[in-house]
Amino acid sequence: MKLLVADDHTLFRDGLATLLEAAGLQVIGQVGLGEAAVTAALALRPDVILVDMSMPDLSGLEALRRIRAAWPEAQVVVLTDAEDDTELLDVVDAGGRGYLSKNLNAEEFIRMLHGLERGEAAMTRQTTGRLLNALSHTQRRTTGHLTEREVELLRLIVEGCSNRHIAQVLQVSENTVKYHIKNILQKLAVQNRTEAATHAIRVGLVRTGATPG
Amino acid sequence: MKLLVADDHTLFRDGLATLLEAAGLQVIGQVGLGEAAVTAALALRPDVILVDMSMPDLSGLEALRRIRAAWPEAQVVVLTDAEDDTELLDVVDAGGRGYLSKNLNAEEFIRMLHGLERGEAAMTRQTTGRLLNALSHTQRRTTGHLTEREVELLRLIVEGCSNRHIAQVLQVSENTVKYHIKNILQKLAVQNRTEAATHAIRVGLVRTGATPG
DNA sequence: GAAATCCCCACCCTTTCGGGTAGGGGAAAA
DNA sequence: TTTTCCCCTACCCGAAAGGGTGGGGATTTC
Repeated sequence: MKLLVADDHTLFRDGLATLLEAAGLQVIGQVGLGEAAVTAALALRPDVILVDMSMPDLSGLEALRRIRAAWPEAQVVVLTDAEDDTELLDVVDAGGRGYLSKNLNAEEFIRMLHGLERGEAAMTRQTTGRLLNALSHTQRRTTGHLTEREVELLRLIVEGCSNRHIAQVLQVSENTVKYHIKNILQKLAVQNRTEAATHAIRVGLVRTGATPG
Repeated sequence: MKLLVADDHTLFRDGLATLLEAAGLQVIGQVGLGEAAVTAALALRPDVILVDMSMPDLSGLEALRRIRAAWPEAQVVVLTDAEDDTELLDVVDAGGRGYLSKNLNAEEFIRMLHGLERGEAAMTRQTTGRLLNALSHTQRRTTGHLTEREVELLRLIVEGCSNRHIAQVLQVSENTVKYHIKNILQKLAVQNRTEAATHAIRVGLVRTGATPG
């Protein structure tokens, strides 16, 4: 099993590599930056890529996304200092094969990695539990599940329209507007319309519009 | 003095050209579209470029912008059917040297154009008055005038933070947050925080952050 | 010293949002 | 034919936002 290790802390990286080699796993590359991780992953095509969540240039999450964008079969496991449900969801959404705390003990860690060969997720049962939880009631942030009508509303929200104005534009009651917005906020798992708007722009749910003046 | 005339109405254009020639001004080019105006301006390098505000493909304003982007010293005068304060501000922001109504009488018009050679603005005193007015209380929409603190607030607004949360983060009272936001909305000439947020992203006032999944 | 500018805070008020509950109606899928 | 999903609506409520006035304090500039 050939591994690539990406972590900005040299000491941790070396230690991890030594540990992996001792366990009979082959570390074919080590990098300290996110960009380098992407490059190395695509060049070396390791069986498993271990990326640290926090790297100076690119988050592990972003590295994961870029690697999978160019190589969808890549098996990427994200390592994190402190587990975070939002991060976890992001990693899962991005197609990560695992999300492991750095506090994990060595044997369990190695066992997780071997499990990957059998299609298992590199994730503790505790983490999985939290994932299920998060999945169940912050149902899918990404995009998708918005209906056409909701996207239509979202565009107007991005424009900074008030509920009343939206109601006029769409020729419905203000109550209906509120109804839709409630659903939008829930689906996008955001707190308010402003967050919905910026989220929509960030993920490209709406085009940023031509207001370059 | 060499002039370029850009207007989509042939009759008006011809009439204007005749009038200018009769006054001893040299019309070295006539075009009927905004794109053509830009091209001709850059090719012919006239002393003054007269552009109609409303043209089918490109507004006179947009033509002005493109011409000055490629040739910053260009002297562009915008002709308009009905004067509009917002338009006026836009023209001034874009570096226009004048903003004239088509209702102006010929002598005054010619006098304005000659004034350009002495560095005068091609604008009636009435229009100038309205400009001062507009400048004073819709102070600069573009971006700039936000203070550091305000930009800091704006970033948090973009993140979707509530006033209370912003107050906590910045260690100030919620009243202070409102105070700043009020100023931000005024300076950006937007109606609410959501519009401020999307505007900020559009004009690059804040980085969109790394959540491009 | 006076004038600007910026940051901070308070009180008050109205409007807007967000969210909950509780429906009706239509269209498509099971 | 139920069920499901989407869209629409109403009413109510508390919280948040927006905006106005008024003021204090600090710094810089003229």
